[in-house]
Amino acid sequence: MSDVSGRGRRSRRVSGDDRERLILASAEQLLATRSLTDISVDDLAKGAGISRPTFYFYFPSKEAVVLALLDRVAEEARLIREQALLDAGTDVPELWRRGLLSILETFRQHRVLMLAVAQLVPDSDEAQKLWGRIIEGFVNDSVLGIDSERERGRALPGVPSRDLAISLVWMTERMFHASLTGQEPNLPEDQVLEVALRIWSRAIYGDDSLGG
Amino acid sequence: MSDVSGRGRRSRRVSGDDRERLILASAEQLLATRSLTDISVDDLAKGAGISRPTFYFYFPSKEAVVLALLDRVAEEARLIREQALLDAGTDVPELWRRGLLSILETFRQHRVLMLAVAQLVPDSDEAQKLWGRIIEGFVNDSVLGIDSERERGRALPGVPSRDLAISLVWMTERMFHASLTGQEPNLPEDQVLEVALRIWSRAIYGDDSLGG
DNA sequence: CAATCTATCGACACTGTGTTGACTATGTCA
DNA sequence: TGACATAGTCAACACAGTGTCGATAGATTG
Repeated sequence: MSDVSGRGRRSRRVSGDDRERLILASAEQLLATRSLTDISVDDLAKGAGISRPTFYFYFPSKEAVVLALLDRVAEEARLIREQALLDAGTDVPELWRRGLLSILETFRQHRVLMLAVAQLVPDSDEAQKLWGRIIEGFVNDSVLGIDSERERGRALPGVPSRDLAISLVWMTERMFHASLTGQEPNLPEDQVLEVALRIWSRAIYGDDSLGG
Repeated sequence: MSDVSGRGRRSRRVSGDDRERLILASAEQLLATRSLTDISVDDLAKGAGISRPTFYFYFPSKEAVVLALLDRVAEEARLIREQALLDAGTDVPELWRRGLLSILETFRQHRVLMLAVAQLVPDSDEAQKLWGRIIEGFVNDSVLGIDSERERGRALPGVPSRDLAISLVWMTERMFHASLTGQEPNLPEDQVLEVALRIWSRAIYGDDSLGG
């Protein structure tokens, strides 16, 4: 994943890195209280105990702050996901379930950040690219899973695995997003994983072998 | 669908309705050249040959203009969709195909509007609601189709039909959106319909009966 | 022909962004 | 030690955009 820590500041010693962390923490706190649009650079600066111009010494915009936050979460999520897949061992249905669950958990734990990112994506090329890279990561994992199941003769052939994976991952992103933000129509938070998994199952295997 | 023509203005006779149409037309034209964020109320006003304060006589914000545009397109799309389903007759696979195709065509024909709406949705409750109502319309149609195929014993039972429909419709929205805006990862525009249809088929029937 | 209503806009108040230039610490090395 | 660079800071400025108020012109109607 890209190194965002250098986004928009000159290299520096220590006390400035602390400031940077303070800004990020302040941003997280503020996002818990209101939407990104309603947070001004001044709010961010005040929250970190500095003036607005000083903020610009550390980040080029509030957007960059959110992207730095997202970068951090994406890396953390990658590790959690890796662990989840290791824990599942060789039980294939469990692999799929844990894969999806780890995505859902990341969404859940960083609900407000996800909301802010969703606000950014349509307006910012950089946000769009970063989000795309994260989605791409899920797609690649899924492609590996599909291909391996096809080789074993368990999964249906027909749709190119990457096309299938792209579709299913976007579906999952939207379903989770709608559930967690309350965007109608949506599925209740406690059912969304089961339904998603069922559709993954049918799309890949043609049946409900991933649980039902 | 809701009557948006009264959004934010006092009732009035004729010449003002023309102005309103001029503003809408101006908005459509401007959206073809740059994103909603880069269009100011002043641009909109100038485009319709009026001053900025006069704009506010007709619409409370540029957001309201986009929503009025969307409302119009949604109604038009509903009719096209209805016709498409009539044309399909009783050929069930053709019904599904034409249903999805009419959505794709609407996206295609109003690409720039869809882009503007996507920008609005995360920031505006009203936009979120209207978009939700449009999606809901597709979901309801799909539920009818799924239930009727289940009654005939052709479609797989198991997942509640509304849950299935919500998931598939959101998937389709995201796939089309990614394709038409170039958001990566995506499927090429000329393949996205076939792949979507294949997944609908597997999710509803467990096989590729909708084409392969 | 006065009263009323639609339509219009100049001018204002406000909020937020991003930049400039000056100032202060702090550490470096000649 | 003292000149020098450099990190860090912010008051003040210049903008761009939003939304509102009050005055006014033209049409309509009783």
